[in-house]
Amino acid sequence: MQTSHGELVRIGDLEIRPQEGLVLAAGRALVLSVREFDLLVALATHAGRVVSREELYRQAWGGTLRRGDRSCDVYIHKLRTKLERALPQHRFIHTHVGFGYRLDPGP
Amino acid sequence: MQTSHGELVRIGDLEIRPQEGLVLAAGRALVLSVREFDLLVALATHAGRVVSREELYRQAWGGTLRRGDRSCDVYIHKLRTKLERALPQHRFIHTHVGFGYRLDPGP
DNA sequence: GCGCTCGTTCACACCATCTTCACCGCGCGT
DNA sequence: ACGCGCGGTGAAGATGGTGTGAACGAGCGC
Repeated sequence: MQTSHGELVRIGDLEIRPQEGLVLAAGRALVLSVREFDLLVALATHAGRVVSREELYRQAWGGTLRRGDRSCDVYIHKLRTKLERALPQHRFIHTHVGFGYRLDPGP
Repeated sequence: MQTSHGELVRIGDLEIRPQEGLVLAAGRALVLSVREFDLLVALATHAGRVVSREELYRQAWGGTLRRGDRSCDVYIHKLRTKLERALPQHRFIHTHVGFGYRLDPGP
C-alpha cells in the first residue's frame, strides 16, 4: 500500500504525517514499522468511526483479508502497546467486538 | 442479518450509523454487541411505531421466532440498560404488552 | 556467517457474547 | 384468593471472538 497520501492528521496528542511516515506522540517521535504505520493511518483516516478488519487490511496491507488471518489483530496489539507506552493517559484504539476497531483519544 | 445497510438515523440524542455498527449517545460512542446493535436498528427503522417480537426477531436474528424463545426480551433488557446508562433523562424503549416494543425518545 | 528487525503464523488464555433457564412481579379473569 | 399469561431480570453454561506471547523464516547490513 502507498503510505505517502494524505495530509497531516491530529488525533488528541497524536500527530501523524503520512507524507513523512512520521508519528509524534505529544511531540516525541514514535518508532513504528511500515505495517504499524500503515495500520495507524488506516485507523486515523476513519478516526472516531468503527473500521472493519477487512477495511483495515485493504488499506494497510492491500488485497483481501483471508478468513483466519490474524495479522490485523496482532498489529493492533503492537500499535496499542507503543501508543500506550508513549501516551499512557490515553486509550486510542477501541475494540468493537464483531465490528472492528475505532481510533479515538479517550481520557 | 445484514448490519451494513441503511443511512444514518437520529432518534433524539441517539445517532445510529448502521454502516459502521456504531451508536453515538449524545456524541459519545456506545458499546453494543452485534445482537444489541441489530435489535436497536430494527427498532429504529420503525421508530415511533410498535414492533412485534416476531418482526424484531426476523430483522435482528433472521428466521422465525420460536414460541418460548425469550432472546428478544433479554436483549431488549440489555439495550434498555445501556441506553439508560448513557442517557438517563430519556426512556427510549416502551413496552406494549401483548403487542411488542416501541422506540421513542421520551422526556 | 552473524545479528538484527520485521512480518506472519500458531497456540493458548482470556473475555465478551449468546442462549437458555429459573424465578419474580404484575395485571387480568374467574 | 387463585391460577394464568406476560414480561422483567439475574445467572449459568456454551460458544466464539479477541488478546498475547512466542516461534519461524525472510531480508538486510555488517
